[in-house]
Amino acid sequence: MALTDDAIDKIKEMLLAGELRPGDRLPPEKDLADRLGLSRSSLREAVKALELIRVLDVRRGDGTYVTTLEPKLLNEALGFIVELHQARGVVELLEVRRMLEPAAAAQAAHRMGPDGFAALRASMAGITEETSVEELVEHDAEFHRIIAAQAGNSYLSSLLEALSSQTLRARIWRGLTEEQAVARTLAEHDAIARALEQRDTELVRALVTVHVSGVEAWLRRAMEESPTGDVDFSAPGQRPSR
Amino acid sequence: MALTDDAIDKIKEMLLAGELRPGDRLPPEKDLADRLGLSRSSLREAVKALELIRVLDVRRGDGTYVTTLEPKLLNEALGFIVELHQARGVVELLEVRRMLEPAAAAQAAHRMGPDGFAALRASMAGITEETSVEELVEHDAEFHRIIAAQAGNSYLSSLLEALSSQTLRARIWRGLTEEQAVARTLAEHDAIARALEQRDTELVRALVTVHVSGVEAWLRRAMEESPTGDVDFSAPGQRPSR
DNA sequence: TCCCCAGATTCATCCGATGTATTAGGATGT
DNA sequence: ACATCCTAATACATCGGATGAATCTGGGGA
Repeated sequence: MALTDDAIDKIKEMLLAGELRPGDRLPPEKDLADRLGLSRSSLREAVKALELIRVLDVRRGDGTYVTTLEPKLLNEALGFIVELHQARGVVELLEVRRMLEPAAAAQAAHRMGPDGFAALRASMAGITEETSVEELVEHDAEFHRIIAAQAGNSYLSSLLEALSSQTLRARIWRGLTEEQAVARTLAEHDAIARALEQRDTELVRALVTVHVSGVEAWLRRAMEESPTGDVDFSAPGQRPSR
Repeated sequence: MALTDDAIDKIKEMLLAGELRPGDRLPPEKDLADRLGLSRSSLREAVKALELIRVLDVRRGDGTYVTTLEPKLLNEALGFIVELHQARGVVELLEVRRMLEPAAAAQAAHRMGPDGFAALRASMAGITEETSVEELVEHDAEFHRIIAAQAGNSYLSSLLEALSSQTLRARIWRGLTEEQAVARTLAEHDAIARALEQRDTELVRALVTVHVSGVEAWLRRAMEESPTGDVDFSAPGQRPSR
């Protein structure tokens, strides 16, 4: 294949060369197609592909623009991809997360300000062992999101966000509630928050490592129980009985 | 926008639901377009987008297939995206790398076998201070690739590979040679290899941290020198005179 | 000055035709 | 029986034009 892919490359090169900058508007489909020497149909395929990975932003009736290319956008693109892979390599992905999350938290321990502490505490308010699974999942995501954000590295946040998608979180929490491990997990969150407030970097790193490893261990166990060696991800609403 | 994006979602859902499995062949464009209720043109845009992120593999004259969805493929998709971001957030991306690389190396210290040691030594053979920049770049990439591979986590390897693209490596080495820091860098490689052979996990972790941090520090300095606060990535063949 | 509307611009979607690569299977020759 | 070549069917690649819908722009009216 050539034409459409050439177009993708050319647009990419225009971006790398600075010929197109974030926020810039591309020429109309017709003009750009002529300039790149292909038909509108083919060009549209190229644009669509670049739109999926959040490089271009197409606004109907207006025009096509280069996105800001902010790290946050990488997240969406990445999330989409990772989600498709998660049904296969969950454990490996979690292994990566176990490397990043403690490092991110440790960094947050340095950089975190009063607003960060407040946000963290706020996310924990009202969450108890009786909270519904949906809310637990949301809280958990928010808790880790806040810490990652406080590490002050947007790419890091995006990566961590992508690495543990909502669907995976949901599955895990569902499993945890069945094992009555919610209390322990919430206690761990509390301990992490305290350590952050005391800026005890090493303790933060250790606590987060334990926390994430705990999830990883649970998942490994859950997968071994499943005869196919593969946890069922297609029906997040149910789990094989234990 | 709706139709084409709906198509992307539907295909994605078919994948997540297991309706489509890796290696499967999709119905012909015509049929699938009918089934999803849109025109061939629109469907093709969706397929093209999914092809860019290596989810689908289109073979002209044959058909469209679901890829293996192996981690390695995530790499290509990721590399493409990261490359576009690198002109902006180099430092942040390197920060992430500094978190992952030591952890990966430490894990490799456990899992590495004789073949790994051999490969590592082979990659270092014949590399001296006199080696050309191109070869140095290639050696450097290979050195880190081997270690990452020995960590036994494909997603991790892919991520690390994507995080420091060839163009970035090239720029850094070019800078290093001008600063006569090649010898030190090669010595660090040697030390890392030794520590791995002795399975001294903590030493490995420390050495790699120092190694990667050195690069990061150099890059920070180089960027401060540049008045725009941005290193020139558009012309990898030259650097602003120091 | 403010509001509303028509026209221009731009993307969205579809259709049908033509070109080209690949594959499968039959015809052929040994 | 087997290997080889050729052809037809299949499937993607690309094009150009037509129609529709969303958005923006600028002029006209209150």
